Amino acid sequence: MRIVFMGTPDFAAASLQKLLDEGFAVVGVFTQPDKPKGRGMALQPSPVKEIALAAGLPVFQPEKMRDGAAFRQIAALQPDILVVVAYGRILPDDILALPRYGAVNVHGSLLPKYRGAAPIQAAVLNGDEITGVTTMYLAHDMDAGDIIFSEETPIAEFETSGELFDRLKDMGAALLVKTLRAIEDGTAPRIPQDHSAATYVTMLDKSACPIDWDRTPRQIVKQICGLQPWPVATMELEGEVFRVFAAEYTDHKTSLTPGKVVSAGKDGLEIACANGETLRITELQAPGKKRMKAADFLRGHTVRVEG
RNA sequence: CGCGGGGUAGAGCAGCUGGUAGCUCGUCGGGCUCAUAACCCGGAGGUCGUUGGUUCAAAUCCUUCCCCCGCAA
Repeated sequence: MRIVFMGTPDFAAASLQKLLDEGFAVVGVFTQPDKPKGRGMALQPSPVKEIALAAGLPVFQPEKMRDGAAFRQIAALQPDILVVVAYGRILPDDILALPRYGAVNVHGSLLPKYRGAAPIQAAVLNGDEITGVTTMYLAHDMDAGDIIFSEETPIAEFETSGELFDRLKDMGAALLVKTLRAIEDGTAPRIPQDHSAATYVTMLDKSACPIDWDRTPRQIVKQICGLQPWPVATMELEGEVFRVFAAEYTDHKTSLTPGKVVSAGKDGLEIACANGETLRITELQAPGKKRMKAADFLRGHTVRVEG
């Protein structure tokens, strides 16, 4: 089975690597054009491109998918199937219809829940206890195709999006292998989604970062975990914006207004939340500094306690 | 050369309008106490990221390079 792989970030790279490890015939790789990133704004190849190059595979990075050139490139590779994982481009219907088996996709949620760009973060941010990965056929509408397989996994109370990402990318890669084998065998199911149950999530941005202390400790913990490794929850302290990386629950009650500092010490920074409950910040990052334990930060700074 | 912040005792910071370094925590020793992560006294510990320069004198001013962090994605 000749496979053309399309993907861009780490999540996709894991699947590509897995296909190569399992001996699948990947005949071409499409990924987004290199973009300037990091300090110095140097051009950076995508994780998928790095793996493709290391494996000696032909790499294609078209700017547009609808001008006919991409179609011809794909057609020339004579794929039996397209494997698309977080490519970051919408594929036109003629490309989807090109290969004999069509196009399959790995998605980081239990579809039809969380269609869209940031399903893994959405599961954490919403405080879900279960999420998973789904493989499906690509259809015209985004993430709306027929489901092939899905697999569930629980989300730990303090698990970050980054940690969940790492687990799901491996689960997704394994499920992809299972999916491709089933398609080859002709045993792959094709289960239409319940479109009425679909929910959509958009890409994250920094507007989600500031912590609203008028929410419950658990909601805030989920925000802190869900926004890692990017864009990271923030709080204001002494007039500066701090990034918040970790927090723990307390059994304390306070009469202070949400957002006030209840205590500051070697256990961390205790902040008042909704309903008189408190949350203890245990790891943060000051502007220009690196991430550190709240207790370390407090050694060199005096934070005014209101309680 | 995309923009900006930072590299000072084990940790976190101050000092940076030049005169061989200070604070908090930790650590070691002693004391107080029924006791303590509390308190008191005392000690150890730093070539102030690196190179060259200015100066009578530099952590403090200029210069080279290295590393860290944020913006931008």
